[in-house]
Amino acid sequence: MARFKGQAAYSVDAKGRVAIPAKMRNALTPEAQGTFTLTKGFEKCIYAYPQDGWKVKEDEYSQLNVNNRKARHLIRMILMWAEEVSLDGQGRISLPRSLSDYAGIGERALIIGAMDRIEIWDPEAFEEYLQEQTMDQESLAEEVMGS
Amino acid sequence: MARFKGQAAYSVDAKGRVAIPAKMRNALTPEAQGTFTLTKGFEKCIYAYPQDGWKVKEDEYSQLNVNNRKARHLIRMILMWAEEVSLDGQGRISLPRSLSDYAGIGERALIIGAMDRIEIWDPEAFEEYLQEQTMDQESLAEEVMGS
DNA sequence: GGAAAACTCCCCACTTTTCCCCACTTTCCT
DNA sequence: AGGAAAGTGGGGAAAAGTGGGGAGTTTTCC
Repeated sequence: MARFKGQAAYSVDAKGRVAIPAKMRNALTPEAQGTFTLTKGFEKCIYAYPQDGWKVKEDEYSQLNVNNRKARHLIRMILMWAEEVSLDGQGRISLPRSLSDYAGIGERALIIGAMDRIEIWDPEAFEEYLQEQTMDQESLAEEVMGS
Repeated sequence: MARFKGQAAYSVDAKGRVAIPAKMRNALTPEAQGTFTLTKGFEKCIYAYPQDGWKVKEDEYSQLNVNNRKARHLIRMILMWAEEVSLDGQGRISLPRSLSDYAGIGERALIIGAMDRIEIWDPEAFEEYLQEQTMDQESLAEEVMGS
């Protein structure tokens, strides 16, 4: 499965299209077939999962019990924002209005590789996000990963 | 089996027809033969199962114990509202009055992909539903899916 | 029992959106 | 410096969405 890293800012054209950095495109496995599933991020951004990675997520959700109220709600919340998009001949995807509105994306978008997914941020929203994070990288690593 | 995702609002015409989003139509397996079984949702909406998916549901219900009063009642409640509909040449289905009344659907309908089924909501009813749900997505995911 | 009303199921026609392709500019690499 | 790859912008064909007519069937009501 693809592992994404790096970051770059790209322009969003009048038709709502953004280029996916060539480095990340090249990291895609053939199984992804140049296709991503976009969803609302937990933060104010868009998550883009390559098709093969999304498949795994989806399989997890499909095992939830439909007779459980909370499970039904979770599935709705996740899937209603999910949208499948493919790279066009120029290596771009087009962002659905609903998602770019949610993420506050305007003329430019910041694209960040984050392991099994790509994140698409409004550059300013990302700045704000950084400000809010008070803990330094070292203590964070210790808290999250320290045994 | 088909996996549905995404959401879109469509108009309901004077004849009670709604378009099914092309993305969802394309997700249908040939086995579904462009046919859905509609039934009352657990929430104030209509559930639409593709024919092949409905078959599986039916099998589940048929395995319930007929000697159990509550099981008999559940089966009645589900089946009495079930109605089979097919896509017309323009990719639409027509909503039976009884179901659209139940869901409170008027001029417009919100169509949501939810895994093995499609849900059809009145846009305002869906808004109300969202208001009622207090838990945020992150804690919900943690509770339902475990760490 | 029969006429009127309602509902289905095909059509066809029009509008809007999407997507595919081509062309130009900029950046990167040797 | 020159060529190739990456990024940006826009035009046009095709598909999707919307609305309505009209034949045939069923339901309703007197």
